[in-house]
Amino acid sequence: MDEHKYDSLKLENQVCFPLYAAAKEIVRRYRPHLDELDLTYTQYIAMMVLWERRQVSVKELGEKLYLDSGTLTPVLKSLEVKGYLRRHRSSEDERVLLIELTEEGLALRDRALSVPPKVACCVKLAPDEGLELYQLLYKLLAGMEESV
Amino acid sequence: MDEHKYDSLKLENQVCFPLYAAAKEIVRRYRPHLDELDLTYTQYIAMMVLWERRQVSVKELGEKLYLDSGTLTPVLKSLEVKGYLRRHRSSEDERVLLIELTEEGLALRDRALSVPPKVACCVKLAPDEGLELYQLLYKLLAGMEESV
DNA sequence: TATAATTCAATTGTACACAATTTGATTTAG
DNA sequence: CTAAATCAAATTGTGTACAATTGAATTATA
Repeated sequence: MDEHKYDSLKLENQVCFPLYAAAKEIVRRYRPHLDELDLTYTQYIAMMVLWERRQVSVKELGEKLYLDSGTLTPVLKSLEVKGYLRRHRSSEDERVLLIELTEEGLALRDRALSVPPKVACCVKLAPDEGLELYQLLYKLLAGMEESV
Repeated sequence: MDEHKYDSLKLENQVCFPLYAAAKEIVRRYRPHLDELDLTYTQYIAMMVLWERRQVSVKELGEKLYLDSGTLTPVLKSLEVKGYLRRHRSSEDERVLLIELTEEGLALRDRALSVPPKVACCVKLAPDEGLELYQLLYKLLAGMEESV
């Protein structure tokens, strides 16, 4: 009858699959470089937020990183053990846990500067392609936000 | 001195981060629909390969899905328990584990037909943007392949 | 042809990722 | 002013992901 009936279920016709695969592969490229800083990728992006904000609540951090407390709690505890941040309840609202960058955490920023160029060189896209990809990904994210 | 020194460490200047976030968010959009089929996303993409191939080795499956045996072994055992596939050693080479689609696994394909349209409608990209994203992602993947 | 090197899948250990639930604090309603 | 609702983080349980190791099978090589 119709040999195209199942085309929508072919791996090669999915947008989600290359997204899923590319995300995993690029995170894997980070790993050896982050290992030198004793950071995982999740810890690294959490530190990125702190390097820009100095202090954030778990809730704000979760919104920025698209992660919930179930993921963040152990990640942040681990970063606290390494000495890169402090966790303390807000005095204004005891429900809120504030995450604060330490001096060691700030110092780590300089060492982390070597990471982006090392990963960038295995991303074999032209500058305009990289920008286009960046914009499409944020458009995709924004489009999913609105549909709750 | 130079307030742009750390720009490369800003979350908003990463390509990897929206990739990582968008992949997680879109997989999350699959979840409620896949729940109805009692499949996880990883199980779903494994089934996709079987629906096209009927039989594959764990190695071939891993190459297609960018997953290793440490991930696939439990996923495939779970799909075997559900009755969607059979696992047996190749008689030609006992090291190779062949994965074979069952009748139940094939029947699942019809029920899975409802999934792609449900996810597609939360991807708010124009057709040409979706295609552009698709092509850029595969280009990114191909570029990472060659640098081992 | 005996053994060394390689290959494939499974296992182990660590670290997410997230839904669902719990705990404790705060806000809102009646 | 208290009971109910809401909120934030932690906890629990399940399922990936992946590096490293193991063990069995195959291939290459001296």
